[in-house]
Amino acid sequence: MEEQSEATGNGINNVQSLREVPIKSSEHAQRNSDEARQYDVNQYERPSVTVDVLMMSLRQRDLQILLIKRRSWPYENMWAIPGGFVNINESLEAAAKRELQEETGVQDVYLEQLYTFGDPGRDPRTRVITVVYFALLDSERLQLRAASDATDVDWFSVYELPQLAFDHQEIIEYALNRLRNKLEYTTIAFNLLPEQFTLRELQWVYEIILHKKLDKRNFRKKIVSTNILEDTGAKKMEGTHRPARLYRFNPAAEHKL
Amino acid sequence: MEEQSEATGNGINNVQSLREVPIKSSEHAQRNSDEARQYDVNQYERPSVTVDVLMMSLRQRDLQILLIKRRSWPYENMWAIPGGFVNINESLEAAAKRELQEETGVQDVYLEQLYTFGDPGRDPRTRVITVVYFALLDSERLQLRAASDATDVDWFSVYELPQLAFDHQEIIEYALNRLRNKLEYTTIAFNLLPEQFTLRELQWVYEIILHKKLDKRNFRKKIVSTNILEDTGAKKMEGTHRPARLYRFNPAAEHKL
DNA sequence: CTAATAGTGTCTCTAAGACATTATAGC
DNA sequence: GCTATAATGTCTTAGAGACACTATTAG
Repeated sequence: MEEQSEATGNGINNVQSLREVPIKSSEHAQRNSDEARQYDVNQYERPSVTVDVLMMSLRQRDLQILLIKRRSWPYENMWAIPGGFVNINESLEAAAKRELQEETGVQDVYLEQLYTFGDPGRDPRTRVITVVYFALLDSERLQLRAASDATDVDWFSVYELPQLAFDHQEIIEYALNRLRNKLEYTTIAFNLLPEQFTLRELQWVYEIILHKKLDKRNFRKKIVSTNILEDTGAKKMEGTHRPARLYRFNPAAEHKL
Repeated sequence: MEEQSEATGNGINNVQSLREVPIKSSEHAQRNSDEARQYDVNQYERPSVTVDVLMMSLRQRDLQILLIKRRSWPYENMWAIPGGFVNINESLEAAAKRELQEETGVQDVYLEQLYTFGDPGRDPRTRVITVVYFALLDSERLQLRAASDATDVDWFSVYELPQLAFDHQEIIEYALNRLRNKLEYTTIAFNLLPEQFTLRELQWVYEIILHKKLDKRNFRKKIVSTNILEDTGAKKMEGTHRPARLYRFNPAAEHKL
């Protein structure tokens, strides 16, 4: 919808690499259209392409994202969305999965392409076009490797972000919008919960992301009416009160909210 | 160990470092992780980046798109979505507008980034990542330069497409989905109509894109209730029947459907 | 006066939202 | 029996969809 500018940034390449860009003769033939002729690839510099991955999870009853601290110019000491170059034989999604694996060690999580940010000048070093993905991680699996001792990688509440490098603030806002919209008409929320969960926990997901309180009875009525939940029969006992039923998401009932 | 290299080294930083890798010796020393070595930008080929623009318009009471005929390998003689390389100092949106201008001569039309397609192998010549935009053109303005004598540029119904090059079939399906969805909750449809139009014409836009008949009374009731239309006072007389009121879109009333 | 399309209102059904009480556990 | 949270139903209102007749023009 709206055009945003680019983002990611992480660093990128240097001038040197630009000069070194190899030219494949096969590309010679490349033309995507008549116009392509005008832009013979051999005489053009190529932008760098990176994939950034916004990893989101519910932690401490808050919507948090993983950021890394930059250690050098530009935006030294500011926080940034993790990302890296796309390998020449790697799909964009594969690059995103690689990032995810490197940062969190998790696999098989929800991953969606968000938007491509490519304004010239978003990175002062060189032209970088970034394809941004976002991932939804359930906090339970994440716990496993929660304790990173790295001081330059950390989780932040989307509601209390530090100063961000490049146009990463804008990217996060864009992602939050996407997430909020999809929450309303898809079953995306379940990706933030472990396999079994209570209705209260599900409601928290919605409340935290939409950033507003929801009515308990209306919420449950709506969710139950869709038949996307399966009662596991188990209950979650915690605290000094009535235990809550544990449910499981039933993807078979691919019902749209 | 592993933990450390993943969380710290690889992850982020090194990703970052990748981007920065080259040149600053200080950084070099700082991050010398395995990954950094692997992704030293200097030894990596860069993908080509193109912007393709799917130009859509209502013509002959049909939803049509502009395609160009390829004249050489690969996909010789097949039809493709127009596109071209992104100039090194040009934003993605600017590149899309340039394409649009080159192909149709129109400016100031609705333009939206659709998705980025980048699977290796989608183009047999080299790695090409394409950022796809779609544009909505109102047929009236388009008439002006409707008569292109180029035999390799033509409009096609999205419902009767020729054989398409690359993954362009998939791209068109993706765009059609996006358009259909947005039709329901935005005022995007007005971009396909000239400044003044009748309610029947507006209904055609919906019917053609959604590919189904709508109820006349319900449709009008809904549109009118949003207050996004302004009666121009003028009427459109054509044929031997009661003339229809001409309306104009009132963007001030940014009402969501 | 005929042909062709514009324009209009009611009823039903479903979904969203407001709202308060009882149930069950630990201690 | 006290505290804390789980679980549950009704009413009102708004919007979606089904549905048929009158109005206005050219010829």
